[in-house]
Amino acid sequence: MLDDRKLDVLRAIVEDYVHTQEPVGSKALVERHHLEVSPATVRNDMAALEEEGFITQPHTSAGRIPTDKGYRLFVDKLTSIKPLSGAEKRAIATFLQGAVDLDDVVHRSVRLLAQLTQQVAIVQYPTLARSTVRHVELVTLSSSRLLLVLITSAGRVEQRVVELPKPLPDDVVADVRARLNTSAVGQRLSEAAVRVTSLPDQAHAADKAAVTQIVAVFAEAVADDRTDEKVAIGGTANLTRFGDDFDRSIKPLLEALEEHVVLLKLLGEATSPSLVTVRIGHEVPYKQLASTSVVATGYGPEEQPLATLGVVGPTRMDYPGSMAAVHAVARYVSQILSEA
Amino acid sequence: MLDDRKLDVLRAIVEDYVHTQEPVGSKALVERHHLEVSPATVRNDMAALEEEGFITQPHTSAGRIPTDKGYRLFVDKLTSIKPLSGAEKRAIATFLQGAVDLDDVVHRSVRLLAQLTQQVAIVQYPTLARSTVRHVELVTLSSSRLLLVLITSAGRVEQRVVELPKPLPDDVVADVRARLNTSAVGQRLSEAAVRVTSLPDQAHAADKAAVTQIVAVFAEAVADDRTDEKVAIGGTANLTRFGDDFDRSIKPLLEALEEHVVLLKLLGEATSPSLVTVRIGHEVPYKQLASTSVVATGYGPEEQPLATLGVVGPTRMDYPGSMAAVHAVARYVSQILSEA
DNA sequence: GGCTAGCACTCCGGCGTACTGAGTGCCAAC
DNA sequence: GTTGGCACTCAGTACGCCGGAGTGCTAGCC
Repeated sequence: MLDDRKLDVLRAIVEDYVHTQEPVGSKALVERHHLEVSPATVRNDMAALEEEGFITQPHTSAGRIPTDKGYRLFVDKLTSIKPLSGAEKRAIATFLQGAVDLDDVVHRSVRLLAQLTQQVAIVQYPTLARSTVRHVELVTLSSSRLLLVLITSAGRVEQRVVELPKPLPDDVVADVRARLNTSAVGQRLSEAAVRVTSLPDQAHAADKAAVTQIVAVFAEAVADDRTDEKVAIGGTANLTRFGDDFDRSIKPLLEALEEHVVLLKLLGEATSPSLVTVRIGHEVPYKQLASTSVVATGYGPEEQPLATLGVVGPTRMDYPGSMAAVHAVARYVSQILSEA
Repeated sequence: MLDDRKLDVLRAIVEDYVHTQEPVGSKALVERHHLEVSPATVRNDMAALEEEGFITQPHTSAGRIPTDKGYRLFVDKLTSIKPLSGAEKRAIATFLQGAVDLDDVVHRSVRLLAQLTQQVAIVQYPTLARSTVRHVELVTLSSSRLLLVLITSAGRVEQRVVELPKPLPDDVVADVRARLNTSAVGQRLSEAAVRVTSLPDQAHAADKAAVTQIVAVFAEAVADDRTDEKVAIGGTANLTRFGDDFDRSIKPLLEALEEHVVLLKLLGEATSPSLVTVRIGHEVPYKQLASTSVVATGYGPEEQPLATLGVVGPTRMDYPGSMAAVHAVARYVSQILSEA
């Protein structure tokens, strides 16, 4: 049904269309790719491919363009992640090397990804749920207010103000700090939240209310869903390259970029960094984004990825290139975070 | 030369044009605004206004649109910051109330501003240069690596990894931490950097190199220019409302939004929160943004603003409304930060 | 049976022409 | 200084007319 040549034709159509952004005809096809057959033959193959729903024509007497189904086949069967050049790899490494803290890593990654793919890049901050506690700090702001600072293994810093029911002497604060760290450091955040619940009981009766309050704020900071919605975006200027069709492709995407929740849904569950997920057109969970594709993967430890990063662009995108870039950046980011 | 009626005409033209986004003609003008004269008279006035360079016609036999100079006169003389409604004020207050930390305050502000003005909003993070040190923390990562955490008065948290030349015992770390805080807390960051330089001399000879390293990292964190370039952006989706003329108005702005340095230059020096700065078209320091205006102001203490926030949009924007929103948000943010 | 050559057909897109209507500038009158 | 009248200008739109790219189909060829 779909012999090798037909698949070759499909591959050629996808590649040409991605390159020129214009419907591709049978004649141009045999010229650009050295298919050893005549245009007429290609036309027959095209008819078959169209019959199967892999390509379509915008109007009679125009060339063909791939459908979502066509891209899907292309991505699954007709191409592989093309390895980056040595120069590109080095560029990634040096670009990410100088990062000074987590924020810096994330921002550099998003910039890098946008630049490599010439598309819109999204990087989710490491989720708290999968991080462990590195350190907890209590800073006295005033006699009845403390600042609770939580530093996670991935380098994220969360801070919350604690309003104390009554002032706590400095040595008690120091004691609570020590106990907090003993119970929480090295633990998963969710686990840590459970462990610290016993702290109020260990405190002197007079301080119990205050310690309870501290523990409550700690638990709240850890559980706060909003903090898991943190993402960085870059390369929005690349939207301009999407060219025509402002209302259908650019506008909805620009709106989606404002809604971080939507973005996280686009990126999807964090997969293992070695697996790159591709969602094409209608496979994306928002109908306004039906002409948009997402290439994403997880980063962090192989078995336990911390979060997701990826790019979004028009369905007509360079999948092999994007997949390679996403894959490579995820690998380097994982490495850097594991060192830190 | 420019009598009151001519100014009225100019004001009417600006208001109509901002509203309809279309060149406004003499007839429509007398109808919409109840000018008590005939279209012919208005035409004469228009001719005079055009002579003076306040308005122009896109082509012969079209209505008039304001020039940058026209908007300038409008902003300076023909309008005042229109007070927000009570409902709007309350909305701002409640919207910003729930903020949990500085990041949250900034992100909420930028969203709020974008929503109020229906434009692109920019909020600069409090500059380090004008903040004071609230707390310095040293966290042991491994025997030869420390994490230095700096918390400023405005609630910003900066962290840096310190690679020690040789391991430091815990009690020495605690001692250095205490000394760091004693010297630095409450000081301007620049002043603090100077003060801590004497710390290595106070240390035991054996630890001197390590302490020197810590102090160096501290100084670097404080002086790092990049950290002053931090901004949050919101409402990019509102760009779609700029309508036509994608290449001239949207594209360059989208590119500018990628470059935080450019944005900071757009926002300009932080002014007192009670002064709202307006830059119109060519007054903006980038020629690609010649059809863009910026409305900005400082926030933080009146005499010593911490940073800048504002909106950017097409020269054809609702200046009174934008100015009011920027002003109000700056006031509330200042208030919230002073409480924290 | 698959491939190719030829050919008639379709239809987008660019181009020139004509028309419409909003808006102007100017002049003469009030 | 203001107004009514009028001729003029010109963007925008609609219409018709090609040219060209691309197709589908059929008949012939290997």
